[in-house]
Amino acid sequence: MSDDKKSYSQTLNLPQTSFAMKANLVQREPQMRKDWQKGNIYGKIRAARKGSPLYILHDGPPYANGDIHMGHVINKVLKDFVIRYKTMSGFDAPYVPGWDCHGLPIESKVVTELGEKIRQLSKPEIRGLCKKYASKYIKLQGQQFQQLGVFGDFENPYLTFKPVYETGVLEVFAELVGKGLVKKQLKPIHWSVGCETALAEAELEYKDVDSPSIFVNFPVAKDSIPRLTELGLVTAEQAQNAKVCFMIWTTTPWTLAANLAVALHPRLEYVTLDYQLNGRRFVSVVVSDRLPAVVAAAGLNEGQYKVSPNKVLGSKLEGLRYQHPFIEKNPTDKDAYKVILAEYITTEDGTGLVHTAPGHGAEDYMSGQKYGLAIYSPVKDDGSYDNTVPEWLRGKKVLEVDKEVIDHLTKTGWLVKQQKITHSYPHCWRSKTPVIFRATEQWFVSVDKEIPGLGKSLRNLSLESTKNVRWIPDWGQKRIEGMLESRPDWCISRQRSWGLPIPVFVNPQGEALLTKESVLAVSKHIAVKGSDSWFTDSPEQILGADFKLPTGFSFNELKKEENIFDVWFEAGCSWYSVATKAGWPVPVDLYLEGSDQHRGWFQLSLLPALGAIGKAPFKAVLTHGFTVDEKGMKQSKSLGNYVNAQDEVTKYGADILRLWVASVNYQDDVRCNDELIGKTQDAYRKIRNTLRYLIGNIYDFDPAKNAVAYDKMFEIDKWAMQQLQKLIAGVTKEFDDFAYHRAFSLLYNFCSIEMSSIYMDLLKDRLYCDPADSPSRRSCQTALYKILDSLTLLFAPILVHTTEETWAAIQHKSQNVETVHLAILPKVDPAIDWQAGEAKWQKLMSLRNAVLLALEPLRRDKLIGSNQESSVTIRCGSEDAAAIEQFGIKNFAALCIVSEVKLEKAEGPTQMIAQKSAHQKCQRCWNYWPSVGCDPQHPDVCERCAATLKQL
RNA sequence: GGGCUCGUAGCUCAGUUGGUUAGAGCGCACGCCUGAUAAGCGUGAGGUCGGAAGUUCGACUCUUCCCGGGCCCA
Repeated sequence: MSDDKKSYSQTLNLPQTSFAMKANLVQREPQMRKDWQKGNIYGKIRAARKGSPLYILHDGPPYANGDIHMGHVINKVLKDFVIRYKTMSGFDAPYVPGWDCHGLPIESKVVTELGEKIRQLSKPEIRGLCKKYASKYIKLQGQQFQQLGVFGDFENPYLTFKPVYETGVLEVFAELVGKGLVKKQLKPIHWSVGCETALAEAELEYKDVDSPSIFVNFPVAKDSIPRLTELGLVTAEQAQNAKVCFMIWTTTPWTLAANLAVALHPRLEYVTLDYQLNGRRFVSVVVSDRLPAVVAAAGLNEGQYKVSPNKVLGSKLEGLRYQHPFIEKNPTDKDAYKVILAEYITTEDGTGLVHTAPGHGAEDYMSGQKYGLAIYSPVKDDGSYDNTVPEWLRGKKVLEVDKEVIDHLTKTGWLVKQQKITHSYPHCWRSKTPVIFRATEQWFVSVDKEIPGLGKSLRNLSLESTKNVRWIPDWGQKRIEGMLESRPDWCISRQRSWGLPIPVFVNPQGEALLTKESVLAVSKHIAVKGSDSWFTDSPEQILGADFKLPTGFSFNELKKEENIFDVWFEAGCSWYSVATKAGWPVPVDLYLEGSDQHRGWFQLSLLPALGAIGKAPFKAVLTHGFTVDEKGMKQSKSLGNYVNAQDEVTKYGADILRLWVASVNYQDDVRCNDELIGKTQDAYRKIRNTLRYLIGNIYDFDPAKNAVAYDKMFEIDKWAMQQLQKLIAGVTKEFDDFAYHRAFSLLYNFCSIEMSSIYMDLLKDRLYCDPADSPSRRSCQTALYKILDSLTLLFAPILVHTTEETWAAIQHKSQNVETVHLAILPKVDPAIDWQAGEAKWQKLMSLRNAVLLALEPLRRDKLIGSNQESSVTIRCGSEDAAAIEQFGIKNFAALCIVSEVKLEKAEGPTQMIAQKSAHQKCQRCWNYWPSVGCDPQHPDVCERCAATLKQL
């Protein structure tokens, strides 16, 4: 008998497919990518979309250094979503990946690896090694990006060291030069005395050293004392009988020679301290909070000093003047020696009055800029004073004069106290000597200079332009505007080897040759010979013998400067070097990077573009957050919460990572660890099994021959079609909004709820048991086919490998294309009004839920196992009854997968009365139907099955 | 320290202009099925919406402060 039962399964239309349940992504994906490469699928996509409207996502170049990390994964996968969605929406959306190849990290790495050998190498030789290093990582990262399933022109990426790119940068630069936006100015930088070279932050090593720590009185200028009296800090008696001073504190006595100002905090309170020192009476201004420390430093005991009763905000003292303790007039700044205000002053140490030398400190420099002070730096390359300082300091090494300065101050009586302090001080990584901060000449792009003919500065233009850009999320606008409002002039010069040279020539008088024409002439030369030629060729060769030199310049006296561009300037010209040169319209449609790029690439692309063409380079800017660990904390290798991207790809496969990227809201920081990524596999399996069911159940369905018209479909099949339209509409909208996690939710919920839990479950009876070619089976197969087709296409931008596999498994494809990635996304069928029936369906589905709930007690009591074993009586009012009757009571039973539903009209709340069916079980379809046994030829099956069996 | 920003169940996400007992899927627990089977179905337990004040008849939604993250500066 059990054999008989089993034998019926041979009479069913069970699913048939070779589409495996187990994905085996790690094995399968690489083969698929090889096939794509062999078939030149990316090239075919480009060819197929040629002539269609362009959509340009311009790639921001990652740095060509190291393996890719999870941040790259998010970035590149999101870009790929955009490109693929636009491509499948019919746009011509090329993707040209790029790399940022120049710059310090690579040069440092190469220099470190070389060690002492570097002394024997020329600049072009070092640059050659840097290029080799960068090229290695371009190749590696390119492979890793493609391993994520990213499509793009990886054969022809844009590289910032390619001559064609470099000439683009120079052409943009020429425009800025032509508009007078490029200027030379002093700026303090870290300077290695040992190596006589500029150092970047990354080249500094901090070591603890002992430094002198001195408190010094700066006498207040006579004219300024009345103001202090007026403020109640100094009495008339004190003004008469004591030396009124500003007391400063410093750990670098040698920089006092370059002092130009004393900085106070605008919102801290200042007092005066009246005391005797070496027989002289002083009244010194200090910050109130540091009074105890100052009193202690001066060695004063209780009763030996007096404090002013009044306290005064620093802001009240702005502009007061003092005398330098050992310089009468500053040689470069006649307006020096005054009180300025600065926010960075703290009460951690010192006196709350900060000695300010704009030529010798970063903060000092900024204050200097703000107050129009000179950038005075009387120190030569070898670390010795120049001739502008007092005679007793001239020619001396600044790092060796602390004692002399202190002695001098002691002698003149301005020194309050000398101590030793141990603190961390920067040293040169190569010579291991302490570095100094020293102003040198640098090239700048002016942000506030009016552009001729426009009456506006780059800052004005940039702030206007942000309003016409779409920022995603919208607060990106506020963020970048805040940065643009406060940014200083852009220092574009670096004293390194690995980069694009700033094409400046100088004559023996030190005058610079930098004109639009000269830059363009250099650009032409570099286009042919590459930027190495700057170091090897003569000015005449570079400019061309026919170049018309301005008066005062001659080829045989011309020297080349050896500054290179800030790498941000190079990357900031990519809209021109890449987009414009490719013939794409600028502004391009989209820039898409991490939110750190508001300060970086977005801002530094905006400025050159506005300067050169007066337009922003982008129409829209989308940013994503950073990857953090499962607790939301920053990832770092040392903390052990670092997720290795390559490990994840090789462990789970690219489609899992892509699905994970699609599932999270990238606008916030993205939590990420192996476990969280691993959980995505659950969703993947659900999706894959949904596709597998769909494929397996249309094995004998040819839409051209077997499709049923929508009007003729079963109601529940229409429901499925309506749900599909809703899905298409929703997913399309979310894709349009770059809201991939919402699209993912819609798709995933569609698979789990509408499909798996409702439709695919209830369909089994019809699909398996009805005659293969029956209208009922063809009706639902029509829906299944359409759903499979649409799901495959909608998932294609995300699950690039899996959908290709699905597409291959579909016998009769809806579109005649070689790969799913050449197909067009489905659109909502205007003939299907998916909104009209929503209320009706909501009612039916909630009744279904009530039925399912009512079955649970029976199941718990072991009266039934499957739903089919039950019969449900629905006692309800006319409204519910009408809904069910209109749908068809048998259809409703099928919707709940119960064998029988009966209606009893009654007032009051709807009741579900479930019981075990009184009928026999059909051995073929497992329904408990009254008709079981009605056919003598097939006594153990129902009427439908008996009829079906006879057709076989 | 400053600018921008985030904080809803174990996880990933929804929560329209402030309005009835805060939702979904997954996970988990329990049960069912064994003709999608290393699948499928059902039921259930999980949240003082980061915290505290305030505005309001009413706040996850508005205001202020605090706590904890992130990015960029200093």
